[in-house]
Amino acid sequence: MSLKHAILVLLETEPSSGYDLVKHFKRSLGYFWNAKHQQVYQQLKKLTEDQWVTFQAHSQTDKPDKKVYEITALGKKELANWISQPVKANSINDALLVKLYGGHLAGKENLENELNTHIDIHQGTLKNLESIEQLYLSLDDDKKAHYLLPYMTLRRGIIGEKAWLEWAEEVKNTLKQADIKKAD
Amino acid sequence: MSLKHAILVLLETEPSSGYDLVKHFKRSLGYFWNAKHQQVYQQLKKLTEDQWVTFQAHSQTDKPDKKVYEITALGKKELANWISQPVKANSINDALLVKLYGGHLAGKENLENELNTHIDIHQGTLKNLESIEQLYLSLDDDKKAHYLLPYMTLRRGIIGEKAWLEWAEEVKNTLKQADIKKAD
DNA sequence: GTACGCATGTAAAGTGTTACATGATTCG
DNA sequence: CGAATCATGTAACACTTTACATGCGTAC
Repeated sequence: MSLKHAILVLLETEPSSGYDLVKHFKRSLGYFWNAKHQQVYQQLKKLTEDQWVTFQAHSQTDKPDKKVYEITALGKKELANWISQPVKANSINDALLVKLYGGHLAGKENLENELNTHIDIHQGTLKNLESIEQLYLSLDDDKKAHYLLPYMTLRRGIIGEKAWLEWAEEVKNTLKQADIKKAD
Repeated sequence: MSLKHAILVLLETEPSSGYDLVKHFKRSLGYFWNAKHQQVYQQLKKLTEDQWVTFQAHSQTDKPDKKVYEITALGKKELANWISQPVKANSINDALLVKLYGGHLAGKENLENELNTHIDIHQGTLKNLESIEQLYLSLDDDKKAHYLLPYMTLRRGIIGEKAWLEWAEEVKNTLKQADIKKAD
């Protein structure tokens, strides 16, 4: 329902190429909205058809040519409209939890290994987010005010990751003491 | 990648109709894997084609007839295989955060209203999860051991919702003091 | 010389949502 | 009399992932 709108939000701040957008998704926005490069290019095509964005081709000599997209008046209208509507509560689809739920089929060791792998990933993400937070906190007050809302989304990431890791520790300790028989 | 496998996990425990599965998704599993009834029926059709499940029609007089699905040997093999593979880390797509990120377009009041709506929803979910936890904790030790892994997934929900609410309070307080101008 | 960054895309398959469709029974 | 529960599905559309595809420049 809204990679299109996520792209519009980014383009509203500054015109960008598809590649720039992908980078942006990988960094800031990507912590709460994932998109592969293919999908970004697909949606840019559709956004162009909708006339919510336009682009200008920039030819470059030392690098590949690129298309720089910017939001149109129609796009701004659509974005304002989307922003004024309530968004639906987020729905979660977490395969790791399905696996844990059916963990008696996996066996204790398999579960523990898998959990450890995910703990590493989440710890890495948390460190990364915390280093971005340090950058934010070192800004002067003007800039801090300017980036306040994106910072709030960063806080969501940090609080969320900490909670995830807290939960994972609980599961690890529980598994240690538990007797999980591998069924069938 | 895996509504099919979530269904197999449920069918591995007991044969069920599509309707039963939907109920199951709405209750326990649904807190970390969402599925509408249409999708469950679609996937049951595909699972049948794959020969991972079979069904028997049960005609009932006072209620509509139903099809009771059960997992096949082939399905069990597939499930065991899926469970032994590592799952990918979960990717988040959260429209509320996109909106907050672009919140200067929405205006402070709009953001606050939206946040309050979501706080209500998350508080409701948390209460619900905590009441299920109370049920679990009142079981005798045998049953507790039996439902240990599903309980761990419930804990994920509880810890996750608490963290969400903690974050939301932080955002509320921050917004209260902040000066968000509605741009354009 | 190989890996990484820059830069763009198409095609097909898989997954999920929305709209449409039916119809009986039970509880308040 | 209306709403909820039981019970199943089709069709169209929207969104996401995976695989395939190209090619130059720069740094190690």
